This record gives sequence, structure tokens and C-alpha cells, in this order.
Amino acid sequence: MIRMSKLADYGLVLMTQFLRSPDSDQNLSARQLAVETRLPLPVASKVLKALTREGLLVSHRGASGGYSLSKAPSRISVAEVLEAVEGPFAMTECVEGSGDCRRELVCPVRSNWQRINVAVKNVLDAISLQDMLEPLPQSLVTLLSDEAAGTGLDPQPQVERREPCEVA
Amino acid sequence: MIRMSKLADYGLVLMTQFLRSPDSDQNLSARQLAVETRLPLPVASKVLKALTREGLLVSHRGASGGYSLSKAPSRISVAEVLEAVEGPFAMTECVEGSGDCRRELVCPVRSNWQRINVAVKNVLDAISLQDMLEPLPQSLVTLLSDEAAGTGLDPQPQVERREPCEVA
DNA sequence: TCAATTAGGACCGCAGTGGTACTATTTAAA
DNA sequence: TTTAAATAGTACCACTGCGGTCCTAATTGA
Repeated sequence: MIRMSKLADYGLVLMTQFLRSPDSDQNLSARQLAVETRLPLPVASKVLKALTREGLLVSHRGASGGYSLSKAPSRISVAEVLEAVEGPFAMTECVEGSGDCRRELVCPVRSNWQRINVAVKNVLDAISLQDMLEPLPQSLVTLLSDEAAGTGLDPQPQVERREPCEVA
Repeated sequence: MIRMSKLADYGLVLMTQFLRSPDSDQNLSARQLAVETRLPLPVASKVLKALTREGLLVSHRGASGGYSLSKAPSRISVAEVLEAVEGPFAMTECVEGSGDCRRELVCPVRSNWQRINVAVKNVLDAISLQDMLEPLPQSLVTLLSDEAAGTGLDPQPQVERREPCEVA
């Protein structure tokens, strides 16, 4: 559950290929990238097209064409890549506001899903492509585990609140 | 993308129903819960069974039977509920080690996915059922956005950090 | 011109999600 | 004791959409 799609993952793997040589501005063809990442060419192509459409890659058509990063790898976040391939970040349907959830009016957890959604997205936004190639700084991991556990997330059990269901 | 399944979401909604009255130890039947949550009875039943199988609910069979929480709502985490319905937490396939990913050996991002996976899981583990009924403490949200931005994840200071999304 | 590319679709199999149905078992209450 | 109200378990199914393929332009360096 809370599974990321394969395509989105492929996006990340493809994007990081550009950082594997000293020159991250290099031009790589879909064919090259497919070989390096062990992906079928048509699949790699599809993902690369999406990344280009969303402005994360720049394409060069014609012979000896290919793709290159549109900006510095430290300025491209994991969230950007995932969203480029898969569309906006929404952990639940009601978050993206399709609006056909008949439970919305009585749903006690909806507003908090919005918050959690934003929180997770911010995490992925704080991690750059560059970061993904190195061991993540321990600071992030502990930040999300130890520290989170000690921030008063577990309030007074006596307090029982009524109807916090504010529909955003 | 990174979409949670509906069933898992239903699990949360159902579990929180027990906290909507002063007495969170109450016994609620599948029928009652289905009505209150606007879920079709068979669906609610299916989810309730899963939650019971995983020990989050206690079931009482027979006439005037039903379900009740197995422990204090402040001691049940969101992650527990989601995993009860949907199985172990794995954002990518390689995280749960199916092992048939032909890219594993050359995959530059795999180890970091493991870390991110743990991080997100820890976030959801730090949020209790009780928390889901009240506005989440701002501490959690800022923890995941502002603070994360200042943990040296981004070595180059000239980076224009994308605006963290506003939390309602 | 030619060959190597990307662009942009259409297309499709199929796994898995969401949802249903049916039967067996348990048990409070009449 | 009987009955009705519950859960348990399992089989089943429709359909969405994911992952993947293929084909035909359009572009461009050599």
C-alpha cells in the first residue's frame, strides 16, 4: 500500500543516470539510457517524454539527439520527478478533490489526510536528485523517526473533541 | 501516485468511528459502522475482518455482537491500521524484496528508497488514531517541511527552495 | 539524401482493486 | 429450545489502469 508506480520509479532512475558521470550536462539518448538502466527502450522513451513535457529534461531531436537535464541536479527534487511522470501528489482520492466521495461530509479524517499528504510531499521535495545518489544524511531519517516521536503527537487521552470535521 | 488504496483509507475511517462517542470501548456492529461511514455493508465487513485478524479490533460474534478497539486509541497508529488492511509498507517493489528487479545491481537509488520508505512509515507511525480526529499538531507539519529544509540536504545555498505547500 | 533520433499517439494484456454473494458458525435473547 | 442477529471465511467477478508495445510523423546532424 502507499505504493509508488513503477513508471515514477523509472523516472527517478533515469534522471539519476545523468549524474553518474562528472558532466551532468551531457546529452544522453533514450537508447543509451535504456541500456544503462536495463529498461526496455519503449518504456524508457515513454518516461523520458513525460519528463521532457514537464520541463525536467530538454530534448534534442534528430541524429545524435538525446536528452539532458534542464537544470542543476541539486535543484531537481524527487517530488518533481515523481509528479512529472505520475501527475499531482495525492495519497487519497479526496485529497485531489475529485469530489465524488459520498463520505466527505461525514469523514472525520479528511482534513488530516490533506495535512499528511502535504507533509509527505514536503519530505520528497526536500530531497534532491543529487541527494539520491549519496547516502541520505542521517539528519533526515532521524528527523522523521526519533524527533517525530517526541513532539507531543500523543496528546491527552482525556480530551475528547467533537466534530473536528472541517471540510477544507 | 503514491496513492493509498481505498480499502486502507476505509480502515482508518472505520477505526475512528469508535472515538466519536465518549466511550471508545463501545461495541459497534458492522451494520452500524457501515451506516455511519456511508460504506456498503459488505465492504465495511471485509475491512473489519482484516482489522480483527491483525489484532486491532476485537470481535464479538452472535446476536448483539460487533467490534471494539483492542487497545487505547492513542496507542494505535495510522501505520498500523494501513498495514493491517493492506500488508507491509513498501513504497517500491524492491523495498519489499520481491527480488525480481533486474536493475537492482545497477540501481543507484535503491538504498535511498529504503530510507525514504522507513521515514514515511515512521511519520505514519507517529500519528495515532486519536490524533487523526483533531487538527494535527503544527509541530509535525513544520517538522516535515521547514526543519527538513534546513538539515543540510541541499549543499548548495544558491538553490531556490520550492515553496513548501501551505497547510490548511 | 539518409539514418538516427525524438514526438505523439493508439493499442492491449492482465494483474489487482473494489465490491458482491453465499455458506458456516457463533451467541444473545425471546 | 428456538430464532434471529451477528461475525468468519471464501469464492467470485467487473473493471480500471498500469506497464508495456508498436507505428507513424517530424526533426536534424552527417
